Amino acid sequence: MARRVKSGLNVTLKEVAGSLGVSSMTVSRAINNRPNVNEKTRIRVIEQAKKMGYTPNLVAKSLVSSKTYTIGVIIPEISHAFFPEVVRGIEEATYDRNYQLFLANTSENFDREMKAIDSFRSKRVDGIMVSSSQTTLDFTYYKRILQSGLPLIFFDRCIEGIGASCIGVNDENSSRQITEHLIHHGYKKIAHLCGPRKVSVGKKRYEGYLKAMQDHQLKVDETWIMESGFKETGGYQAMKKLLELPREKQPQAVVAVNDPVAFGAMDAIREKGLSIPHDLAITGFTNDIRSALISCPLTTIHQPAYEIGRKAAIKLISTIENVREPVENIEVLSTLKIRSSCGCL
Amino acid sequence: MARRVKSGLNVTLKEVAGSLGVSSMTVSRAINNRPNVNEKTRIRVIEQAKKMGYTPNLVAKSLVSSKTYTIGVIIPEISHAFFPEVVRGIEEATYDRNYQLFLANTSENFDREMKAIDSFRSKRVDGIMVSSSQTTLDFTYYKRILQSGLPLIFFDRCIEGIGASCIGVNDENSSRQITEHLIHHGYKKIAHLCGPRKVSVGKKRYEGYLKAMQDHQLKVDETWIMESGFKETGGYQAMKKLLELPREKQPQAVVAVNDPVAFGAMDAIREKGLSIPHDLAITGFTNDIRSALISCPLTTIHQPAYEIGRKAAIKLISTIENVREPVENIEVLSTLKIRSSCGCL
DNA sequence: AACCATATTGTTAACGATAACATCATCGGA
DNA sequence: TCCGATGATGTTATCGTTAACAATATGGTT
Repeated sequence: MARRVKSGLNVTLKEVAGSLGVSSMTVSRAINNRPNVNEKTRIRVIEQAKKMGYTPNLVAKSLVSSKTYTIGVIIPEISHAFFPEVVRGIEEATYDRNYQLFLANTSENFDREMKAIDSFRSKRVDGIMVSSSQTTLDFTYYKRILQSGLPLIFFDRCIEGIGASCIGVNDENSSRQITEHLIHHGYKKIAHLCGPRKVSVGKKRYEGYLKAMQDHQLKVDETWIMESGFKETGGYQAMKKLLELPREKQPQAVVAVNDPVAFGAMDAIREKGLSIPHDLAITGFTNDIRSALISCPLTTIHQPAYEIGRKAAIKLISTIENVREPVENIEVLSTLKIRSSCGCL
Repeated sequence: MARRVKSGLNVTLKEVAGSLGVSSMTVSRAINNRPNVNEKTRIRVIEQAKKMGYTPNLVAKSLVSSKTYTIGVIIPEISHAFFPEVVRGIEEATYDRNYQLFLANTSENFDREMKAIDSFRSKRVDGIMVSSSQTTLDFTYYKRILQSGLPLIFFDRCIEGIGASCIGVNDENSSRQITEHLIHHGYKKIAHLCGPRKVSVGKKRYEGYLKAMQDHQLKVDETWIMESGFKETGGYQAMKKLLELPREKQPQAVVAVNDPVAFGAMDAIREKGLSIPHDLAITGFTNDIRSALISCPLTTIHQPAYEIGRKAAIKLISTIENVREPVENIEVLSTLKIRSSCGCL
C-alpha cells in the first residue's frame, strides 16, 4: 500500500515540532526570534525547519492577528500608460514595507469595481487604494466602505468630501495653467473637449478652463464645451462636431481633457485638411508617452505618476498602522510640458 | 464605562447566529445555499446577515480548505508597455474564474523575484505565473518550487526543461522571419544586437538570426554579434561600437533584440550622421507603442500580449484545478509589422 | 535544605469557518 | 402504536498559528 500522504504539501509547525520531540510553541518561538528559547534549541529548530522546507502559513497567522499585510489596488484602465507607472510607485512603497498588492483592473466599469472591492474585503485586505471609474453621484457604496472602518484612499480619480484621503495633481489649477498658456499665445476663441463632469477630474479640468477664460475676460460660447469622454474615439467625434460650427464660431484653439482625446481630435482636424497648430492649436493633459513622438508633438500637463503611486501607498499604510493618521488631500505638482501643438516652437 | 467593542470590525457567522438564536452551522448552511435548511430560516438568516453587514471571512475559509483563490504574478518591468497588456489579459481570465491576483514587479532583479515568490507561498497562493528576470543558469530555485508542488507557469521569459509550462511567441522563428525580411531586401552584411544569451529570449532570437543567415549562405562576422542587454542605453552603446568597425566590416542592416534596444541604436546611428534606412536598416522586436510614431517608424515583431496573459492565466488555473493537466509549451502567433526602418515604404 | 528568581518548555484556548457526525421532531405506513 | 425515513438543527473537532497561562528545571542565596 502506498504510504498515506498529507493532502496539503506544506510542512507545518507541528510537523517540525514532532520530528524534534518538542512542542509547536517552542518551534514558533524559535522561528520568530522570540526570547525565552534556549540558543541551542533555536539553532536545532531553525536547521530542521529549513531541512524540511517549512514555510510559515500566513493564512493561519492572519486569522489570529486579523492582519494580512495585503492591500487592494483598483485601477480603471491598465492600458493607459499613466496607471502602470502609478502601480510601479505603489509597488515600490509596499515592497519596502512588506505588504503585498492585489491588483484589479475595472475597465472603467463601476460594477466590476464594487465586485473587486467586495472580494478584497472578503480576503481581509488591510486597506484599499482606488482610482474610481465612478460616473454617478451615488457615493453610498464608498460611504459604507468607510463606515465599516476599512482604510481607503483615492488617487488620481478622487471622490471628495466623504472622509477619505485623496492624492493627485491639482486638476483645476493645471487646467487653468494650460488654458492660460493658450491665451498668452493670443488665442481668444478657445474650446474645451471635456470629460464627464460627474467624474472629479472631468469637472475640475472644466472649471480650470472656465476660470482662465473668465480671468482674462474672454467670452465662453457654450457650443465650445463639448463632452468627449476620456478616449480617443470620443475626442475624434467631439472635434468633428466642433468643426461643423459656422465659420465665425470656429474656435482658434482647443483644450482637451487628456492626451488620448487630443489625439482623436487631431485626427479629426487633419481630416478636415487643417494644420496644427497653424489653423488650430490644441493641448492635452497627462503626458502620454506618445505625445512627444507624434508628428506635431503635443503640449500637455505632466503628472508625476510614480510619485502619486508611491505617496498614495505610503499614506494608506500610515492610515492602516496608525489610527490617528489624518484624512487629507495631498497634492503633487504637475508640470507644463510645452511642445509644438500649442503654437510654440 | 464604554461598551466593550470587538477589535475586529467585521461581523462573524457566530454573531449573526447569536442574534437569531440559532447555531453558526445553520447560518453557514443558509448563506452558502446548502440543502437541509428550512426555507423560512434561510430567508431570516440572509436578511439578518445583510442587515448586520456580514462579509464571509475568506481567510478562515482558506485555512480549512487550503485554497485561496489567489494567484501570484511576477513581471520584470511594468514600465515596459508589453507587460501591462499581459496583465490585462491575466486579469480578464482570473476575473471570470473568481481568482484574485497578486502583482509583483521585480525591476529585473532576481533577488526581488525570489522574495516575492516566497511571500506568495507564505500567503498560500494557489499558483504563480512568472516572467523571469533570471540571468544565470542556476535554476535550482525554480526546481525547488516545482518540487514543492506549487503550480507554476512561465510566460514570455521562459525557463524550459524543468517541468513547467511556458507560454509565448516562438522567438526563434520570429527572429528568423524578421532577419529573412532584411535578407530579401538584398542586405548581406547583417549585424545582431543581442540580449543576454543566458535569458531564453536572448538566446532564441540570436539563434533565429543565425539560422536565417545560414539558410541563405550569408557569412556571419563574429564582430557583428554585439551584446546589448534589453534596454535603450545598452542598444546605444552597442551600436556605437558597431559603428567603429573598419569600413569594409560595417554592416548594412541590424537586427535588434527588441524595440528599446533599436531605439537606442537609432540614436547612435543618427549621431554618426547616417540616415535610416538609407545608410543602415534596422529592425526591432515587441512592437512598443512608440515604434509606429517615431520619425522613421520601426519594422518589428508584434507579440499578442493580451492573449499571452489570458492564455497563461487559463493554463495556470487549469493546472491548479486539474492535477492531470499536462505540462506543455504553448505558442501564440507573432506577426511581422512592416514599417520603414527596414527599407520598405 | 529551603526558597525564590529566572530560564525554558509545555498546555489550552482562540481566531472564523466548515465537515462529519449526533440529535431531535415530524410524518406516513404497517 | 410503534418504526424508520426524512428534514432541520446542533455539537465537536479541525485547519496552522499564537497569546496567555502553567509547569518544570536550573542556579544562586541564605
